Amino acid sequence: MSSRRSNAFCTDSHWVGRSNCKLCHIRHTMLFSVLPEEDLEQLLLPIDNIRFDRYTQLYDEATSPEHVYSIRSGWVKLEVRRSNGDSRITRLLGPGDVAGLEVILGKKYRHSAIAMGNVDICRIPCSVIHQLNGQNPLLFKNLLSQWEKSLEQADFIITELSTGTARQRVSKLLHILSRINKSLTFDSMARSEMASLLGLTTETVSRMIAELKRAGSLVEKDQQITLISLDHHQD
Amino acid sequence: MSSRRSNAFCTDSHWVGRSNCKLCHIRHTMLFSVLPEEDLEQLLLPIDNIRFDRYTQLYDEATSPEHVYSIRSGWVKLEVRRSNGDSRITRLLGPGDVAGLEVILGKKYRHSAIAMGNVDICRIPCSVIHQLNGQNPLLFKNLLSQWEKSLEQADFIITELSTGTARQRVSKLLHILSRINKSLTFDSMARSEMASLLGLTTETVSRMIAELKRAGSLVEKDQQITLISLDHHQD
DNA sequence: CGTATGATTGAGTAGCATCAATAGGCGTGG
DNA sequence: CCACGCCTATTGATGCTACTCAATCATACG
Repeated sequence: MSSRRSNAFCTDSHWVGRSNCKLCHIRHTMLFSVLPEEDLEQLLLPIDNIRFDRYTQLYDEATSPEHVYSIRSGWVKLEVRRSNGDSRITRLLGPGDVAGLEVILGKKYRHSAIAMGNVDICRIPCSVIHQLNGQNPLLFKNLLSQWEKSLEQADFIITELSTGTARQRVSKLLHILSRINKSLTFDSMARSEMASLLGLTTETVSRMIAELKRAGSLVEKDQQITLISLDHHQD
Repeated sequence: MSSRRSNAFCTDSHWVGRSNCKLCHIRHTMLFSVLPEEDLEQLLLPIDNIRFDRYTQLYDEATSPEHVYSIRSGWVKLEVRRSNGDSRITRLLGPGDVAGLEVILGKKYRHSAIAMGNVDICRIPCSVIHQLNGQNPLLFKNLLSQWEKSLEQADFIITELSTGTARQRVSKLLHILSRINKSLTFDSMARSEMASLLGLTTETVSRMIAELKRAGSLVEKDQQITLISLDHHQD
């Protein structure tokens, strides 16, 4: 469960360009969706568009706390290193979510943020948030919603993914991944990542999934999982 | 782990009066600490001061979502009922904390909020928050801080209180209770409440604490726990 | 084709849940 | 004041669950 990087993948980040929010085709779902264009034009500092490859770190606790990261596509995990060395995932962030909110309040990053696949983000300087703060109350409501969304997810991880038998937790996670992806077929997470999210070991997760496969409840092919008949009354 | 009430205690709530924020002796620590007095004077709706006895419910998921609860003294637990019938505590809120933030965003309550001891709160109508919203940017920062505080605690519950052996979790919880109360001696929670917070059974928690008592690491007397030498390398 | 990484499977064990019985604390009513 | 009932905490016995350690398999990549 350590955070060692796979060297079987590129682990790099690329500056794509300065973001042009006006032209962003998913602007209506993003943090700045509520802002009028003229506000976007007079920003003091640039919003950069950056691509991160799988397993690249966006930031960790030691990174200078200057930016929030608005995710355009892909998934990012937030994890916390525990005293005994291994880490636990406390959040999965996807398109429209914002990572690193705590720095807006002048705090340090509380997690390591790591790209789970290829990720496309807009990196927004905190000062931009502060600049726009007073001007636009809707942005604030948007920020509050981001926080609340995170809190909902954290509560869910506590009540559903960290409670009950291994079988229940794994089933629940698979259902959620399916719902998030709006499809019965979705990219699989690494077993170790599931384990870190569920508070189980890699082996236990593997056993549970193998069990579901044998029971005909799911199929896995090309790193993709398809749910077949995971009943909602999984014991 | 059901929510049945003890009948050995009064379980009632008492309206104390309309809150007078100007005279509140702990105003500087509360949600409205940043507001000038003139703002407080022209509120459209009353802020009520209410006292809840132990095990009284402030609200639950079915309660009409109209108020947030700013805690003046005492402790409130937020818990979620799980499908199998028992519940899990996802948050402990104390003086200065605000329960029910989600209703500000127009959502329903996501928890049952229950007084853990006698609790003194100010019940603030959401519309008051909305009314003051645009006027005072500092209030917003205060609200963001409340959300972030909750999120920090949720992350902590995931990484420290829901992970590791029963012994580790119980030790960690006792340390936190000590730190929260700024004293090695503090009011004990019921074993079942600790269990619900830690994702363990009442019996296991009892065994762990009994073990600590026998090891001379803590003393319990009159519902109060005193930590003696709970080393930080408790495994 | 060899190597590295992740997934699977097995065997053995520790830890926690479960079921059950007992003890202690507190309030109530005789 | 004491006895009783209720509730919580404790302790024991037992079995299952998930962890640990270890070996093997599968897959991707050079």
